[in-house]
Amino acid sequence: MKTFTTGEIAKLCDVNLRTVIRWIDRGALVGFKLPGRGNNRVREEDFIAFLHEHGMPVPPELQQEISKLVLIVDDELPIAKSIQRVLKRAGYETLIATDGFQAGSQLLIEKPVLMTLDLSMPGLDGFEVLKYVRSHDDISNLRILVISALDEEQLDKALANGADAVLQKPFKNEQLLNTVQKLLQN
Amino acid sequence: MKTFTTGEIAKLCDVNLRTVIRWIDRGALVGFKLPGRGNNRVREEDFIAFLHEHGMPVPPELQQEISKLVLIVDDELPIAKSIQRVLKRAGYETLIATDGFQAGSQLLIEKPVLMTLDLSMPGLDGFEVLKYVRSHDDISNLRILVISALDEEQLDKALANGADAVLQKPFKNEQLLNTVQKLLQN
DNA sequence: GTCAAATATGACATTTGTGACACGATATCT
DNA sequence: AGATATCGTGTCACAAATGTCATATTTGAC
Repeated sequence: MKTFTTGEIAKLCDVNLRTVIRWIDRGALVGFKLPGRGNNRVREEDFIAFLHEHGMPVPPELQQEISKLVLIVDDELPIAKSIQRVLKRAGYETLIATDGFQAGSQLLIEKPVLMTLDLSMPGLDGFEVLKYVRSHDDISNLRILVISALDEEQLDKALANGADAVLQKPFKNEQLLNTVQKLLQN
Repeated sequence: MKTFTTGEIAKLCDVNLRTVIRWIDRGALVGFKLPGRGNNRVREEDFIAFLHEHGMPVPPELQQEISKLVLIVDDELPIAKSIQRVLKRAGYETLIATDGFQAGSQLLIEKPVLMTLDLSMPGLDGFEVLKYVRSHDDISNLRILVISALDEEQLDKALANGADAVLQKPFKNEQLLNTVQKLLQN
């Protein structure tokens, strides 16, 4: 759990240390005290919340770095690997999940920015995954690229259920890369 | 009885090791010394009491699970519901996952204390789930009760792979409840 | 046993909390 | 408008707490 001292916050906010202490005493900034003389510590999340609440600029070193991690969900490992190759070559970090359990857990642990999702996996209803992701706030900003050999009707249904893009198998590497890049350029 | 070294506490409090030793010397934090050179150890309860006493945040990994949440993983909804009925009647909170994705995500979001796991689910290798849970520190204290209609050999393999208990189908409600209670009584 | 990693210790450097006071901005009153 | 209070912030000095570093010793893993 990362914490900040008053001095660090003072520097980050370009303000006097004395002032930071007053913020904490006044309750504007949430912190806690060490046992000794009562030196203050502020948890990172509380500090960031404070910055946002007051419309203050967030120092770049505190912005959580935007990962380029892509989670590839496909039960056919060869296909997953081929997707991985294309994306890796383009500079993306990648991760493969070959079953639903892996997909679900990796999604929450690794927090990828994009997931490629095979619609027809054994024991896993892709539409349920879409619904699930879209209804959970903490991951709902995940981009989802549905990849499937199913007909257009199913792909349209995927789009209607929250997929950000679809790609029909078979596809060219170039198509894949283009789609991914388009999805990630906000 | 779990104890902490000064280094561990230093990390948990985001403070210097030297400072932790001073807290102990000063008596602010209750600890005891090993015979050798007097290396310090702090009992978990003393540490938590210390944190509370000084209004310091308690790291999430130390908050004792007060929840009695049980995650029921089974693709056959009727079976899952029947398990749910038994456990609910006994006062447990319950949650059902009918596919691997749900299981994986619920596991990390809801942090149940116990999971009942059907070994033979389509598209999900139960042994992989066991391995996965046991190799991830943040959830490795999860109790896993494997429920399956497979033969004893498979059940033994499950135990060897990290299951805390197994139950062969069909089973009586009483057996289920006994096993769950035994797993959760410490 | 052997060896790497963690820990205690002292001396010293740095940071922090506190009180008192000054300064500027804003609001309030006459 | 002008005078005056009020509030937030900056400055300074000092004492106390915390951090740093090097080194010897202990733990713990293999």
